[in-house]
Amino acid sequence: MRDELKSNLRSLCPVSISLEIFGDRWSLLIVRDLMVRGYRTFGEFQRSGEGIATNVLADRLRRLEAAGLISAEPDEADRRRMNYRLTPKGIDLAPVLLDLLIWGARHEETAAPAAVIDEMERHRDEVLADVRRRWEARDPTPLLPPFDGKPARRKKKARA
Amino acid sequence: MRDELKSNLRSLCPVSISLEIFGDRWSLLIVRDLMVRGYRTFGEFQRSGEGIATNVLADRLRRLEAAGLISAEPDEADRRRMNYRLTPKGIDLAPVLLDLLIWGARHEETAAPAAVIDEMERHRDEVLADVRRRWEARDPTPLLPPFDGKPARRKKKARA
DNA sequence: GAGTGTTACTTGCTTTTTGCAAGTAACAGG
DNA sequence: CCTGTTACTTGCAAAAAGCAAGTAACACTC
Repeated sequence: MRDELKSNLRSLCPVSISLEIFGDRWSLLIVRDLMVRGYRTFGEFQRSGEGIATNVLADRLRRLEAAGLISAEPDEADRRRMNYRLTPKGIDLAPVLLDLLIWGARHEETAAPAAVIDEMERHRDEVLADVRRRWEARDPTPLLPPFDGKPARRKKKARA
Repeated sequence: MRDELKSNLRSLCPVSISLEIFGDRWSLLIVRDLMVRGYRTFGEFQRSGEGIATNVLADRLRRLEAAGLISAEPDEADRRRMNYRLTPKGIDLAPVLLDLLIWGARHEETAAPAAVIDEMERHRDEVLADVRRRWEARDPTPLLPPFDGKPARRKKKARA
């Protein structure tokens, strides 16, 4: 972490510091896309279902790179395209993501089938090892089908 | 989760839904205080080191309660005081918190001694079982010493 | 039981962050 | 060259966060 950030630290508690880096609604979704969906480009993140604004996406990519969680390099074949990738520090977030996935699936109504979650919970270590293997191999095949099924269209407020 | 929130969901991905509930800089710090420090009151959260503003704290407590992660009831002995407590849904966040702790301690400069973290990582299941046992027993003894040591005093920007 | 201190908030205001719509520079493909 | 893509930026409005002060309800002391 750079000095600029360091000087603004709230405390030295690891949880607090972690949250200062990716404690927002979007950062971990980008990490999720990189980790389990095999996404790598700006456009893919943008179209990944939750509807992040392009300026916020650009900002998050900058921050994640500054914090050393992702790396960015221009595509060899197509020079317009940037390829983002998790760093070792970034892939180490796999346990956090997995726990988040399990918690959400257990306690909220989601599109994740209970059977799949049970399976992942039972074989936690294998799942994590698999995630890491895929990352090392640069395997872009999605690990999980996107649990999307975006609901109709959210509105600010239901009209009277 | 209540209908109001439900209607604003970005997607049905469990990770996304989890982040909508506690994906911000403060919510999980409150959970941490409840889970490992044995804090229960507004004042304790407020003084817990990171300097949350009172209006934001009040808001987060409301949201966490609305989401079913914590419960609130007035203290028997002192009727001014509210006692907050994790619900079963809230204590189920223990794995997330633990992974966050481990990640932060591994990858950032924190006040957590490496030896303690190694120990926790090695005995992950025991630590989680212990957390749950303490929660069930309503044991308010801190599980960990606050990894605080708040750095001097953060400034907006270093002056010229 | 009057006075003082606590506790858990709220209120009002400023600053920062987010969200949204549009625009643009660099490149690719035909 | 012309058109479409990709990865952004810009400008502005709305929402959220931060800050300082205030307050209602209770507790504690004398």
